[in-house]
Amino acid sequence: MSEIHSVREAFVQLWGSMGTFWGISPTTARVYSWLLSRAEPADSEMIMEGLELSRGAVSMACRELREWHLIEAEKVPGSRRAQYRPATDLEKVIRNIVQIRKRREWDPVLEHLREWIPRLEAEDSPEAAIFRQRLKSIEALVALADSMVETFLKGGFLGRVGLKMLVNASRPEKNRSPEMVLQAKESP
Amino acid sequence: MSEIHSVREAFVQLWGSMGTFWGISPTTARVYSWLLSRAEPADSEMIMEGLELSRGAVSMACRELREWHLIEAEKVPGSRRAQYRPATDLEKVIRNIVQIRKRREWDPVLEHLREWIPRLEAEDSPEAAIFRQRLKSIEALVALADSMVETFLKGGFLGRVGLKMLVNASRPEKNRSPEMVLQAKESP
DNA sequence: TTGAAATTTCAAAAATACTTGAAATTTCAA
DNA sequence: TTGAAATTTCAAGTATTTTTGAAATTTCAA
Repeated sequence: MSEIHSVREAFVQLWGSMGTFWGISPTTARVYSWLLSRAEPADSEMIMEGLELSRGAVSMACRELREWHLIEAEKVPGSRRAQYRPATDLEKVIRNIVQIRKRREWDPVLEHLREWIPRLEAEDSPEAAIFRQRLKSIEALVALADSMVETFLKGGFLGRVGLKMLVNASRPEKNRSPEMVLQAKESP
Repeated sequence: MSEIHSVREAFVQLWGSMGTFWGISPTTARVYSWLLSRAEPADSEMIMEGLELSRGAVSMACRELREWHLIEAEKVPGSRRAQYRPATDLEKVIRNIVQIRKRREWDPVLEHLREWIPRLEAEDSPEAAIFRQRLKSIEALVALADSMVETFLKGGFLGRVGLKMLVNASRPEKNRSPEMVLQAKESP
């Protein structure tokens, strides 16, 4: 088997198993990585064959990927098949995922914490006092993380802080220059 | 039901449902949050009763929590029951989780990427070139994230960068001072 | 318009992850 | 040492999540 096929296979498999980390189902993650591994966009028929998935599974995966803005569906004139093109600006990809997960998972946590703390103020047992103090610690930390994520989402944290940090703090290979890092970023 | 009990119940339930986010099973997360909600450490009997779990489930959960350094088992002289005390320094807790997950989940990704890229260099099709370039983008981004996480793990990123950021960039409540945020951090 | 192609839906099946509980092992007070 | 208490283990059971596939719906070239 040619290198490209075996690397693709390994890449798809790895990405699939990391789906949990991103809060994305394995199949959905595999579809995205498979698209990323190809030069041209693909239609659902090709995805089905390439990954041995059912028609419905591909439809579900593509819908989820569109919701996350990780792919876009393109209409080709003269045909009625949609072509799916993966987003390749990875910083944007990460920003999309972080934004959606923050809204879905973290914003409610902060709301809960802010509701619970005053309720524990009513009770004056030592038990309640300690619990309340711990909830306050959590609230402070979550609020802090929240504002950091917000900053990241608004202003391109990776772009502004990250490169400098990378250059100054860690050089995985001796002769790697900042240019080499930039060069690796695919233009959209 | 008194406020402390209903808040505890809600807190335990919320934490349990967020276990996935941290890569921790629901029951394990519930045990930790239950311990956090109490002033005193508890033994496994008490955890069983408090959360209606089986003996085995509590044992598994406590083992996992100890591996993550989220609780420590204390031996009480004159008894042979272990008392489990939750770690309350939340920044340390987060650092533990991040460190373990990085090592388990992300370090292998970086290794794979660095193995795959040269293999695609052998092939000179346009397809392979594009795929290789995308893998390089990913590698650059993962390496960057990696070094940022490393910085966070080494030097107390939250402490050094976070507070400034919080104060300057976001004030959830008008009359909240930096002191109030600091005050909320429980001393160990 | 028409109708075949394409896509979506969703109940049921499969796969995965979690929890249990009884038995095996370990611990330590007596 | 002894043995009852405490803990751990792990195969089996339960619950949850993910995937399928056939039917319903939508789309659009002709």
